Amino acid sequence: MAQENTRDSILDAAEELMARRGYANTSMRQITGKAKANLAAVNYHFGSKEGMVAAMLDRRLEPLNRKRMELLEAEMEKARLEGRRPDIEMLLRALFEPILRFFRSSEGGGNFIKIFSQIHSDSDDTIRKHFLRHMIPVFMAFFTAFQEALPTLSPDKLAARIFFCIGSMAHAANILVNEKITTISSQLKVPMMSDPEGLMEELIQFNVRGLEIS
Amino acid sequence: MAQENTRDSILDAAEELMARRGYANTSMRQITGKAKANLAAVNYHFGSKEGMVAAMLDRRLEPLNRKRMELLEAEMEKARLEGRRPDIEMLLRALFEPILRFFRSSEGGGNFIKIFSQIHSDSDDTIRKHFLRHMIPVFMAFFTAFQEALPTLSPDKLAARIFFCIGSMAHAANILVNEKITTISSQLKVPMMSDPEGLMEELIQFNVRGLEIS
DNA sequence: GTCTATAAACTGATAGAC
DNA sequence: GTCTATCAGTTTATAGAC
Repeated sequence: MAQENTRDSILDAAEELMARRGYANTSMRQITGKAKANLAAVNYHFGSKEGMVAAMLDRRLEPLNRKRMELLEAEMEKARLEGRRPDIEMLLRALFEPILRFFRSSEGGGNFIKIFSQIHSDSDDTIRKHFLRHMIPVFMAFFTAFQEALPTLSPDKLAARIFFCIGSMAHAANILVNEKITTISSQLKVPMMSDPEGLMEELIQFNVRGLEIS
Repeated sequence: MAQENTRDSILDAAEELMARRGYANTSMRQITGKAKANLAAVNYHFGSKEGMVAAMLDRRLEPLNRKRMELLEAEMEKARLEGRRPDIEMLLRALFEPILRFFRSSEGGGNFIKIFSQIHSDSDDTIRKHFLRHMIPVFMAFFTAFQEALPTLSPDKLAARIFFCIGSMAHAANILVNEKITTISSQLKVPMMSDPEGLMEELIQFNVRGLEIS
């Protein structure tokens, strides 16, 4: 986070504040205050608060989804060459494992994960609109791949199961990051898996079992 | 919704507006305007906006969680009498099926489901605080029951899997209700299961497969 | 219990100097 | 590209009449 330009400082501050308070509850004054930037800088760099949020999401979602599509296409190509169906576990890894990168990265990755885990079912049109623009083509590509992996499963049941997978992932990510940021889940007197890699493995195997069987 | 007192009109209006816009984005003026009540009525009846939200959640979560606990205790008692472990599928039914009641009820149940599906990972402390007060004892009771059903599974893995179940449920509920309220998920060119009962059955079987196996 | 009026503070956005 | 000052509108909450 050290030695940044104003633009990136603003996006980092927005990410951190919105991770905790949400979009509507975070004001431009709070953001520019934390970023040590001038209030007018947001409008200068991004045009509006909404433009700032769009830039904040683009910065994270573009590389995330590019990696997902790379891994998806690699498995589809491998399956084609080997004359087999795409493997469900490999498809789930392509969809979920690129998220781990944000847990490892020091600079603000955890803040984005918090936003990411909520945005899948956010009530705010402003923020969900930009998220869906990134996600719809990715979802469609994965849906097609899962159809090839499970050709006898009806499309509506398959779609439902993929939504179950996404929901389980989003909730797991939220729990994992809440553990770091707030003390909420510490109210639960239950042992938590706190290493992202172990939780990811458990998540993938859980969803492999849930998905298969027509 | 017809012939209500001011108090209930306000809660209904709050539920409908917050389902779409979230807590921070819904003002007391919008709520009292829709409820055809005076602005000051919120403070008179509930003390504050936060008090109103607490009342809104209590009204739905108390009967929901009471039904869940009833079903849970029925299965635990039945298992005890029959000298067997509690059945995973029955535990999931106890946790999830009472939610269906809100889809069937005409008056505003769908609005609550939208709020309910997001509150599990809401960024707003105000609303999540009141939700957790209802949920923590319920979660603990179900965690204990699942431990009896899966005694060889380590507690941290079990907790993770239960969170996966909850996440899949919350996301499925959100998708189902979004389908009704907005046109967002219609952007996905994918067939959707639109009957709550069929989706619930698919959800339960998905999570039974995911949970079992130590 | 319901109303009006208003307090006190906050919001996103912009004009214009430097 | 950064700054101050300000606009115009919003917010929750309350005092006090009826």
